[in-house]
Amino acid sequence: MATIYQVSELAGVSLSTVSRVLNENDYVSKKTKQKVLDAMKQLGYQPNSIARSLASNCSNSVGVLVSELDGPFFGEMMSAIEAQLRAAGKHVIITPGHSEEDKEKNGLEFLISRNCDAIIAHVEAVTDDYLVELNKGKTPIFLISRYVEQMKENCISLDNVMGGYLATKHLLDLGHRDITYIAGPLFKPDAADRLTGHKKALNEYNIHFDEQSLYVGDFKETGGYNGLKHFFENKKQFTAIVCANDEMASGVMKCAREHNFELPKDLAIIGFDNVHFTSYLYPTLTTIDNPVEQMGKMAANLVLRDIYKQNRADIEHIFSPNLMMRDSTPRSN
Amino acid sequence: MATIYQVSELAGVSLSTVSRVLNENDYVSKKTKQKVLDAMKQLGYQPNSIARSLASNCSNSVGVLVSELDGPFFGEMMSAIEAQLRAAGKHVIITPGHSEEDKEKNGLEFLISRNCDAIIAHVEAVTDDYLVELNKGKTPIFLISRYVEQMKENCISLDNVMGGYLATKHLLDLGHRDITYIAGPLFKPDAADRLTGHKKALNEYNIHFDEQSLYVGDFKETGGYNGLKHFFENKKQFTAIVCANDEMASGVMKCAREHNFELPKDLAIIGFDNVHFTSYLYPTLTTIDNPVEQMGKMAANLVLRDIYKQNRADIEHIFSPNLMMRDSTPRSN
DNA sequence: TTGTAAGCGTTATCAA
DNA sequence: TTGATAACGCTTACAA
Repeated sequence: MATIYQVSELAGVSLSTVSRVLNENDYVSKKTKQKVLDAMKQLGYQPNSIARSLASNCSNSVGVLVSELDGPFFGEMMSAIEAQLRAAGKHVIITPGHSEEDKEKNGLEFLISRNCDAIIAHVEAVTDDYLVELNKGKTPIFLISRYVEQMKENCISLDNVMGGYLATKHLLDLGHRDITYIAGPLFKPDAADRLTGHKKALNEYNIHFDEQSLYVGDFKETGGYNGLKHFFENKKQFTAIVCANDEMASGVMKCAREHNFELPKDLAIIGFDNVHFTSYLYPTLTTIDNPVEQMGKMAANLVLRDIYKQNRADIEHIFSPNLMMRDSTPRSN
Repeated sequence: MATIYQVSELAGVSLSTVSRVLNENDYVSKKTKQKVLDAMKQLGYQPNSIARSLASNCSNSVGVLVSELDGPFFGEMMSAIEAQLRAAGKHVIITPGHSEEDKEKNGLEFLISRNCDAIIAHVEAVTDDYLVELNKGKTPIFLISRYVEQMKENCISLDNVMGGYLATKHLLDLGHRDITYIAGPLFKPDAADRLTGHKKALNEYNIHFDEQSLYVGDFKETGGYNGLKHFFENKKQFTAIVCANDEMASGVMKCAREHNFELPKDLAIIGFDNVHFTSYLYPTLTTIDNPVEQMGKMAANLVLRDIYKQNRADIEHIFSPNLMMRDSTPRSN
């Protein structure tokens, strides 16, 4: 690999001059610049970003921590963040946190030690205090899909309470009164908030929230599958079910079908997130649209503005979910 | 951020000694080691991996290039690679190639300039020659789900021809004779090979391959949706359809349903890849199992063996696909 | 077992 | 507009 030094020799200029053309510094004559460019081309020179990063203390890369590398939700999130950042010439270093405190801390530390200029994190297990503290360090932390009061300027979040509310209200408006709920792991803020919204809607309709109607799942298909099975085993009577995310809703569909339910007729099902595949399920899934892509883009813009000093109009910190009405939620009969 | 220098001062030892304990070099007395460890703790020292990487020319990180950051197939691939590598204390830098030549090259160059010790790439648009050439450079390239003869020792691939063959043969065995095919973009080796397998199966049954029965999709849901629509518009008669991946199969399902098909009765559908969601579709999708997770793990092991000199038993270079029989492919009537 | 000092490939500060 | 030269934080011969 050619270095800046060899380029400078071939071009007959000094190291600094080569560095200048590399950094598009204007104080280089056209002639010299061309000489350097030619030398670079001839040697197939590729700047070593590690060295640049060490010397400049700026890596042009932002760390991204997501819970999982697979799964439709995080896929859309990563993809949106990456696209926006790449368009601005920044790179992304992605690492998974697996929703476990140790692993999240680990991932965050990795990104910091990698000299990321900033971090966009979707963390679920780590405490607010830890984040506030970490954010005081050399690497600014931005949170996506999480709200922490003391660093709210660095947060892009979704009104999950509202989302949970909308989902349940939709079912109530359709005439359903016996509604079960499959939550995500309640230590996760998203999951807890959505459940709060659910209760709020019930409350508005003067319906008592019954612990028997709650099952805590894992945000995966199996969580939904097992949840519905659980309700069946407990001989719960209900006409509608709210799932705290779409994967669980699709697990519910599978289980319902295995119990010879005809869908959507025999059970109204609503999901949450509106991930891509929901419109390909049968019946198409009614769900709450979670604008992850917009949020990812916004988080990237926030970093671009605050860290890279680019002009970005109108940062929006809190997003609102919307009801996506499809076929899985029939009126109660 | 504390540096190794400050640690050395506080511990009253030299830089090299600190470096030694950092690298778990044995030539350090227990006592000194403890002093250093204490100092590190007190200062909250975090090694700067950029600097380490520059000095040692080893980053303990491997670059991963996948076509997309979202989508179930790549999710599973990334996740498997990352998990295996992380278990060995290595980190992963992921970047997308978007199946475009420029972007793939770009991503590859980024990973190289980032001092990755090796690269695991799922590339589709770049030529074999380019890869062979690139692999001669400082960063070894390993290919996943692609076979290049001149660097076959660095390839982990799937027998896609066999996969395509199995899919179509399954339908033929069920009595279907009018079979359409929705391919992926044919410049992608995977897509081309699967189609070859399809033709081979037809040939074995003395069925003429008809260009009218082929639609080239995009490996996304819309590709399947549009493909089926295309066949309908051309008044094609057929009882079964092969899709070159699962996303397209789910698009086909959606389109069929919109045309009032009753599934699986009115149309046999088979997919390819066996991504996670296929067993949550309705009807559950018969498909060809693509062992991406195993392949990802194997690619990681290959890197661990060749680059990090770890003992890894039995590297398997070529994987075989398997038929996953489910409910979407009824017998022809 | 420990320390000294020369890199690693850049950027950045001066001075020219 | 250009060039020396000292960082950046660490590893790694080589010496002690």
